[in-house]
Amino acid sequence: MEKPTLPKGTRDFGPLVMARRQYLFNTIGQVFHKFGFLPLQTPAMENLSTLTGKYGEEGDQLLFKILNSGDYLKDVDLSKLEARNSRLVASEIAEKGLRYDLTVPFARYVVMNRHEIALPFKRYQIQPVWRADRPQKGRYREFYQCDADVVGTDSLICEAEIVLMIKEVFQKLRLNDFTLKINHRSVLDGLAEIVNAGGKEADLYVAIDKLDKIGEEKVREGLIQKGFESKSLDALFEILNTKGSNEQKLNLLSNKFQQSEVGKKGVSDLKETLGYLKFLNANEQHVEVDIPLARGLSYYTGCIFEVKVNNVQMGSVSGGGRYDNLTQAFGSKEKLSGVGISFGIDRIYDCLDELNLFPKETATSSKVLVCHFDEASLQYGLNTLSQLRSAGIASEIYPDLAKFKKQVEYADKKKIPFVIIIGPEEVASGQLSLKNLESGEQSKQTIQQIIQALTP
RNA sequence: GUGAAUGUAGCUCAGUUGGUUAGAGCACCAGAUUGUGGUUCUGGGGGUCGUGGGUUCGAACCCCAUCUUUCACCCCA
Repeated sequence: MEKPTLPKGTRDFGPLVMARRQYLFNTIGQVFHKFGFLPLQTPAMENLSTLTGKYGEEGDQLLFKILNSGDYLKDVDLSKLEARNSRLVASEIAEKGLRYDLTVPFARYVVMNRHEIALPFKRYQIQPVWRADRPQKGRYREFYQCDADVVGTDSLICEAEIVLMIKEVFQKLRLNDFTLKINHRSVLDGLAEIVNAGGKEADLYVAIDKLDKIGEEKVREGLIQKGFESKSLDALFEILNTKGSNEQKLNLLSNKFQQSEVGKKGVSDLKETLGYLKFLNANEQHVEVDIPLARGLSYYTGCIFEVKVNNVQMGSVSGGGRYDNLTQAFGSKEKLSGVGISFGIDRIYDCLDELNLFPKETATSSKVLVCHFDEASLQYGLNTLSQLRSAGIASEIYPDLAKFKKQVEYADKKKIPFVIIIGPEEVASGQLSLKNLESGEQSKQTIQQIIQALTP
């Protein structure tokens, strides 16, 4: 008999972990709801045609594909099989795949249900996604995303509200040391004009995104290798290395972008977004304009966000941005702009765990265990149990006739704070023994008194 | 996809230059204690040393392959 194992990069979530994960899901879901977002769920699997081509070449390779049912090799072109090129064969034997993120299925949903959706449409979605990546710290093959997106409006109020939601979620989780980085694709495009990127924008963005991680020297090296001129890079790094307040950075950018229409647009969008924060009675605490911030997903076109928890060795815990043409990829004639945010709950979990920030209460189970000594008191206990539950008290009974010691040990292990002890004495008098396992206190009370004592 | 490390009891780990029957702590079970848990004491169960092959008189230890987990790169939450 082989020992069972889990597929690489997947995990079970036991009761303790689940209690904590629920706490995260609930916290995030409540914030989304408060900002007017309503829940949506979509299938774990999508047609492969829905998924491919949306995440760039790299993303396509990370898609989990699902083998067709039945004799899936039967009709495959023999020449393709003989070529032994799995890519050629893949499209013929797999027409479904596991979702890679929640944004693309959302866009698909919007296009399919356009007739009954009131714009702007705000939805949130908390579901697992799958990536055929190689697992490492903070990276799993199955993980949950908590997304909130709004489509059908260009208003930058949405961007400002995303900033507010991020701030509120982390505040509620008592994760106070974080940085919400914000940038704009048009700012990056402006930079590309300055260095004459001409077609190599993607290389440029990927390279400068790593600035704070590997330093200016390495980034320069990388860019020169990609064919950028060393001279043009000086102007670039002068901008990228700007320190100071958000206002100072944005002013410098407007200065540098006097010749760049697209650059100006990026700066004004960022200014407007930050301006809305004031009207919403919020401030720029934790918010940092981060000029090198690029983010990988190729579909972003406007503001982009990323959240980093400070003093923890962990990639970004949240990210998002505005996309202009996602629904166009599904044949929508109308141009629907959208903006969204995604919280990576598995990473947030790891951060909270590392920083010891989970509230203690997330561990509790039943409030009380009914213990007994013989057949008669067990039977009596069942009636007691039913009364406790009618009163809304989470309770359980030890289901076997067992030594009292064993029953209390069970309560102890499950961190059940109270036991009710029922023996012949209690059955006769109706005065049950209630014991507080934490303090050791014990007293005789009627069931009504106990219910009153245990009702919060 | 590229590169590296790791794997011994349920968990954390010892295990000498290759040499008798592979150990400890914690956890688990039982008893001390037949109506009182957490503490203590006593005893007990539990290992194909990741898997498969090879070298050797002899392998947990050396070699090869494979899988797992972890870390870095690429990319990403």
